[in-house]
Amino acid sequence: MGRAPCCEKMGLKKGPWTHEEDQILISYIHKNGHSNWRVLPKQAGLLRCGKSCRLRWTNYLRPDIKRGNFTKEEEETIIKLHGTLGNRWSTIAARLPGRTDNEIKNVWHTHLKKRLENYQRSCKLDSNGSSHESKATDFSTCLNPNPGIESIKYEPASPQDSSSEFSSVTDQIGLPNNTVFKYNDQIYGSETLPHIDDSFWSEELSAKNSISTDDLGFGFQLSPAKTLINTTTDDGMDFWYNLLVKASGLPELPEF
DNA sequence: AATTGGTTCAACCGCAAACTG
DNA sequence: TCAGTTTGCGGTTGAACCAAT
Repeated sequence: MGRAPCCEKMGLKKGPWTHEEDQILISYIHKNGHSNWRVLPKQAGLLRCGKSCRLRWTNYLRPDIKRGNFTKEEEETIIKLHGTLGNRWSTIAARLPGRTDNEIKNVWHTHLKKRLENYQRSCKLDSNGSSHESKATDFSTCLNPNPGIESIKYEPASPQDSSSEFSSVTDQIGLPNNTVFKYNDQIYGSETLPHIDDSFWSEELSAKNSISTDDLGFGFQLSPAKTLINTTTDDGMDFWYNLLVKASGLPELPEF
């Protein structure tokens, strides 16, 4: 079976939504919900395809959408998450209540990306006056107050890779097989990790209050340090990032 | 006032994953 | 298990807007 004909070929409308169309869609969804986007426009009396209705609702009309400019905190969160997750906009959006993936994608491409590029450029000039390539080859290196750790990269685990789903936090921290970071000029992956022993958990965590379950944000139990971390989930990756920031001095984000 | 070039962001497109019978 | 259908996602586009000339 081939691709369904596009909206125009079916005589459906495209382009910007009118206020009347918005009202029809809102009132229909309030009464009936949106269990099936394909039949929704027909039942609601809209000359739009289901896909267009879904997009309009999720990106603009949903009652829980936050309007207005992004706060500094939101921008920092985006930068931080983008550093670990890459272009996984919907995942990033899930951490920013009221913001949509589309909105975050736009703000990244129109504001944040350029700021980072400018910052990186200025770092290169600062760190090496020569015209040759400097040591600061990526943003995280540029920012890093601790030159030990240069970067952390996360690539989603393959669906088949179920063996790495959980890692034990006992005397060593596990990472997904395809996560790497550089520490003191050495590349670490899931096999070779900086050793973080129990003293970190008991002293660093509780005494210095440098990290807490609140910081981690999703209710992992850290004491005793026997909790399992699901490193294939986004929450798990959040855990990793927060943990490594606290434990090893990953880069803080710059002031803009 | 008209033109031009850059920016923003809502909306679309196409692909892939998830779902269903 | 599989084919068809629906949904979700990320990349891209283009109209609207704005500032500079």
